Amino acid sequence: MDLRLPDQKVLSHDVGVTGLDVARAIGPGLARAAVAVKVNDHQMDLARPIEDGGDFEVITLGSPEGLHILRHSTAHVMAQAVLDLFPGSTFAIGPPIEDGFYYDFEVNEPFTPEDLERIQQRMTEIVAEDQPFERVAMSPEEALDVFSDHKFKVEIIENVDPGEVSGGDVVTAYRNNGFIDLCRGPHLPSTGRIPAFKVLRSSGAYWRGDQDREQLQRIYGTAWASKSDLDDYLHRVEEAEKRDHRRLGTELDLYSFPPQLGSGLAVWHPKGGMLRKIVEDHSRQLHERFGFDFVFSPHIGKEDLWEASGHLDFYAEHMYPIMQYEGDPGYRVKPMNCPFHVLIYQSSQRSYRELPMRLGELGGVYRYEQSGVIHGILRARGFTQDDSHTFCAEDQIQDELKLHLDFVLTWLGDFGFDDFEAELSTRPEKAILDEEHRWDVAEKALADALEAHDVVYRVAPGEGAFYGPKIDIHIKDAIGRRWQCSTIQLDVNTPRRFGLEYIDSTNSPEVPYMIHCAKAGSLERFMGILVEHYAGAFPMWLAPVQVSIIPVADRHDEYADQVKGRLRDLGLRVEVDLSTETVSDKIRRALSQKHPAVIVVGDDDVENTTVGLRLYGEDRDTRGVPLIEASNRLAELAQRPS
RNA sequence: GCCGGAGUAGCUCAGUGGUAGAGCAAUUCACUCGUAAUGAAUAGGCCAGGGGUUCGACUCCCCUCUCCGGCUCCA
Repeated sequence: MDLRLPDQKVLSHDVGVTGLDVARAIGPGLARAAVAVKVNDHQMDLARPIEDGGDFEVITLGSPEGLHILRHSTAHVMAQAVLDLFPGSTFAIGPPIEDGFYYDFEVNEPFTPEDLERIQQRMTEIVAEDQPFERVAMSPEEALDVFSDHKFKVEIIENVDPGEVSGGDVVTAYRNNGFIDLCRGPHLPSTGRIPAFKVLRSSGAYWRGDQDREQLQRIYGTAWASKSDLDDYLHRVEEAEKRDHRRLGTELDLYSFPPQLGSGLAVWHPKGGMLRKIVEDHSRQLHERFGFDFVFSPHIGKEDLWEASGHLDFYAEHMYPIMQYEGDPGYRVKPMNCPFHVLIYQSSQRSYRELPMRLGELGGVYRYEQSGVIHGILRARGFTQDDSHTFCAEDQIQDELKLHLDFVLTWLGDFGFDDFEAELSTRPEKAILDEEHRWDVAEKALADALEAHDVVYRVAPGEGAFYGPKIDIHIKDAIGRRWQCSTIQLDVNTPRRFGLEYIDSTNSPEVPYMIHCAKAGSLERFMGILVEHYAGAFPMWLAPVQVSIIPVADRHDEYADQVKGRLRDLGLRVEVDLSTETVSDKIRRALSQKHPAVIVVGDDDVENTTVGLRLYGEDRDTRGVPLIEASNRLAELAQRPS
């Protein structure tokens, strides 16, 4: 039997394909199975038969699909190790995920760090034993018998959809040595084909993701096609952790979280404050350009307002408690700005001629987030939304949504975010049913806007807000966690709820549509991700300090001050390092603060009115640059993107 | 909120029951220096907070707070 690769090159036993591999690959009902073929002496690949013929498709172990198989197999080995080491424990599910896999277990005691080392050790032994993975097909009844001691497996089998299983109502499992686990496969031919893996960490996780059900112990691990790939991955993670916005916030002196303030509450230091001012200025400038009006609203509002808005019904536990004097209606700190903007709309009778009415505000809001979810400034209890609410007529929705999406894309582009994920979330089950027509209009309009801007998006069915469908944009942080930032929500409910109306061209009242839009989302979250995105080395227009000037000796201080004056006149943010350290040391400090430009001035420069100029990322300076040329060049580099 | 881990100087971290340590940062002095750490000295601590065990607790136990990693949640 030969194995033929897609390029028709014939592989046979004499290049390392074993009889077992071939049998496993072509056995009846094994179309999904992978087999290993040795393509050359150095590379072990996977192949699987193309169903209707004798040809084989090669899956490189390092390819996405190969890694998926590898990690799935490693997850089985992990479960095997845990069941070996912790008798009486049982296991739930263990899928591959991005960069690794996890497996959930129910055990008597949560895993300790020492337990994880033992598990790693036991897995290493199982890999060394090179146990073959054997595919087993059985009926659901047989499966219930085989897995009778494992309640989560029983639950899975009982809920299995026969149509999902190849070959009809058959449950498949994979067995190696005495260990057997439900699995659709495919798997590696044997445990010995796992080149490199590592047990990473454990944590709690709810069975089926439901916090009312059992809390299991999840162990995360990773597996790679080679030891060096594993090392590279671990190195990447280590490097990414250095970009953590909490760490850089301290190192660059941007913000802090004083314990005296309370969890989830930050203070912004002068450098962070400058960054924030720049971001806010840019926000205001773009709002103005896109035709938004600025409004302002207070941080608190009467209890009644939050009852009218529906927030107290649905989200009271996320709102700070009532503040109340005796005989007083009581006030709440705002968790969002919408009701205030609605009140502005309501402040007078509106005509269709006033629409669309776009109201924007950088509104500080406070939400009592659960203690376990707070994460630096990415998930805080006090934050600022670059919020806006647009009121418009039905026939204006299309144009308005396109404008809002254009705004969002411009905003993201200006900050260098081109790697984001867009989602269109459609009506949830709890959607108000008598608004059927408005939901239809709204969902189509959002999709049309995305398509008009050629934005690739994913539909998230049922993920919309209770008041309307939405577009969300997620951006990844340094270690790949996704955070929701921009959002455009088409509200089909609130205007009716508040009795909003306008007089249309036929002199009859009509209910407007309302578009909620946040371009950054939370400014704090956005800036946190911005810090991670640039690893603190901001482009010049964003850098709190754009230029640091280093006099070689203190006799150059006066000239340094002249240079500073000239740069400041051009609008640049400049610092002179007057410390008595060596030039090298001052350079090091400027670079570790990631200042975009460093200017060194010494005797030659004083004499010739020049500077030494070094931009962040360059190894050396350019000496003797005429001051005028250097300052003009820096001013140009500091230009805003749009 | 749940599961686990952690909290020692501004920062990064040593310190396993017997007088609280280092490096960096800070301050002072000397050095006046041309591209990633000049030298010396000084100062800096309710060892997160509270309770307990003990002759004695940073260390062991309990509670609370905060942070970290996940889970759940995010109008």
